[in-house]
Amino acid sequence: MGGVTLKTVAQAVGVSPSTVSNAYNKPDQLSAALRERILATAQELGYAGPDASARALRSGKAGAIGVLFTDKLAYAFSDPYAVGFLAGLSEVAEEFSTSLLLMPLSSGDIVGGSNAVQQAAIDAAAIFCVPGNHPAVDILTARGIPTVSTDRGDHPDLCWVAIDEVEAAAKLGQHLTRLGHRDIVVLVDKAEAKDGAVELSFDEVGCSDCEARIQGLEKAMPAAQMRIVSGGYNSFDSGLKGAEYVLDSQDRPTAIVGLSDVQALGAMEAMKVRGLTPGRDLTVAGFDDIPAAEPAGLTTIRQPIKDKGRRVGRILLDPATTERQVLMPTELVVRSSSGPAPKR
Amino acid sequence: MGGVTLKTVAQAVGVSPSTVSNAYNKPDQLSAALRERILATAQELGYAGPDASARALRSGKAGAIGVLFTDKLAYAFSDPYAVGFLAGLSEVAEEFSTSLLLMPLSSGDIVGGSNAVQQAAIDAAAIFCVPGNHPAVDILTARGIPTVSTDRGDHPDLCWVAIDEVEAAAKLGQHLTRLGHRDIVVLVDKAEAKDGAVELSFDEVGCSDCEARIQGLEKAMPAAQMRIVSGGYNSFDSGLKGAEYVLDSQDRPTAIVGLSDVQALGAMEAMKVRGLTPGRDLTVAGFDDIPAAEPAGLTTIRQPIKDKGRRVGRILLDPATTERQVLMPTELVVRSSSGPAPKR
DNA sequence: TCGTTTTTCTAGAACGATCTAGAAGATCGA
DNA sequence: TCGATCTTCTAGATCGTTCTAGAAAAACGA
Repeated sequence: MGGVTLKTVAQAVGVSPSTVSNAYNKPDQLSAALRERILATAQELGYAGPDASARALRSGKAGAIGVLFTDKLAYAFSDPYAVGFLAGLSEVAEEFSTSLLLMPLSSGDIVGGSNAVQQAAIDAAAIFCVPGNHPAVDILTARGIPTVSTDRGDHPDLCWVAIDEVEAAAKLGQHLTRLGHRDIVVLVDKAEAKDGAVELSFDEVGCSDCEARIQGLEKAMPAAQMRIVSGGYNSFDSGLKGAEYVLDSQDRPTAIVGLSDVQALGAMEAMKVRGLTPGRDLTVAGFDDIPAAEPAGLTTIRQPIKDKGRRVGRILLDPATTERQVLMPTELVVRSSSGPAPKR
Repeated sequence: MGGVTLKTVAQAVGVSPSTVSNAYNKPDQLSAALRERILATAQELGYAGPDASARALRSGKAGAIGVLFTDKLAYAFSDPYAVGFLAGLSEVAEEFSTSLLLMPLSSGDIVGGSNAVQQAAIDAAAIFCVPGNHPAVDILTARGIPTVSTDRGDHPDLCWVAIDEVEAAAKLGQHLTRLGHRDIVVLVDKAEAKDGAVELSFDEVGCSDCEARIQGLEKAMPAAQMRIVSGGYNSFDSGLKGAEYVLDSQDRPTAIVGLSDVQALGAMEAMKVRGLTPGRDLTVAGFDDIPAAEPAGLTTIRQPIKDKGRRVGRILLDPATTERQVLMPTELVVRSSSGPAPKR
């Protein structure tokens, strides 16, 4: 019962393997009666339908699209923003009954067989918050797999669904400038910071999105002094740790900007513990406008993340979609966590 | 440049295909110098490494585990509980640099080639909140794919990581009984309820988990009158809709139990809109203890969801793990949303 | 009735790798 | 120096399908 294949079934029924294959894939290529008989015999023999790998090999269609989902898969799930993207993407995938293959960016050997991106049987791939110069992306392009990224690439052939990061950050920067802030700290995510937090130079940031946002802030706050701090991978905890470091240091800024809402919420928590009120004692702002931002009163830049996922899915799966590069709108959402900078 | 295969590279270097294969998969089977030369030529020719499908077919290893993730993928991502499971699972998957294949349960034709579960190239599968009698599960077992479910199956051979649903629900039931509640409504998720809400009989519930929980409640509240209401697929909105239906009906219960926290939170929202205070005017309770439950003051049954995901991952991927059936602990967490039943 | 189209089915070659068994050459101990 | 062992590489079968072309039979039109 282990080795029941198309051939076995074909022999049992007394037809050719091609016909059995057609019974599954092209019902109109054979008489209904025969198809019925084949399916019945298959069931009897315990044949579970054409083998997935063999089919994928021969037909060239895997029936799945890959997702490169942030540095660390496990962390990605802790950010509702990332999950929102996946929700939108899965909506379209579901529509086309296509599976979603989440691939870990194993830092393991790139060339060896153990690499998940290498092993992945996929027809196309979505790249979420992974820089275009990441080795995993290289593998995908080398394999000739079509990709759609959430980062704008410079190359005109690249497909992406993104926001204007610089412009978005500038909106927030203008808001902060208007409130009189001239001394701010930007919370970024970074793999290295293990415990405690690290202060980074702009060149150490690494992630192009983050860089663009910082540039946008700088553009809109030319007179401000800006420090960059990281508490680790993007998460509530890293935001908390980064903010702790900042709040307990000698010179506190007047505003903390988390480059994601989860980090900003972590920063708010750090303030709460220290008896500080966001928007009065210190301004906090984030990016994304995740559901938890509203009840927390977090000022943030809203971006339509679920739609982003949907659009990426459409480009990847819907033949009717012809657009290759989509810019999504952003919006500054002002809530209670931002207020005027205290006079010195 | 389209058709560069192992063979092409082999010919270019002047070695056999087997050797090129070994260069990628078994580096110790050939001299370092030759391997270097092969890899270099491969790069030159634009060969991106062994084809995933072909490798999967021949070796019998797909390098991915499937995930059957709730009825509707897109809805699953809106429930932090489900996402928490995925986070735990992905943690282990990452460790073994194995991909996660999320398969939509297309209601489409089961036997045809368009079925995602049929097409899936996977070595094993996790089944999250999908009943054991679902056709998709049948396909997996027919294909001979090892599975681990989050539902306890009756059969002794089945693998699962679950909680004692009956006992868990009974804990909540006891709490409600002690508070004097004798008239409750249970909010369940159900595909059918499109708009508005539906009242169901026990037999119409369909999901074994839900059934077990209702039984647990009934066991601990023998004197209570219990109605079952659904507002659609599991979500905040369906909880909201279900609660609206209940609150606007003639005979309000004294307590509403959501079989998930998201539904319970939806119910709290419905109360808020109507100026009702949870725990005073009406008791609300949930299941899961998602992060949002605490700030909302929701009484609930906590279960270690991330750990559940990790355990499932271990059973699927870690050869060192021998356990097949794991029962996880649950805990009643009492918060402000539950209070004594008002005297009549 | 006879050629033409349509339906239904088949033979045999791919698809692109990995596996098994074994050959050729290098290394080694005595 | 010779058999034994190790290293390095290869030939050829095989994984389980689907594809391309085309044959045989049935249906059709005039």
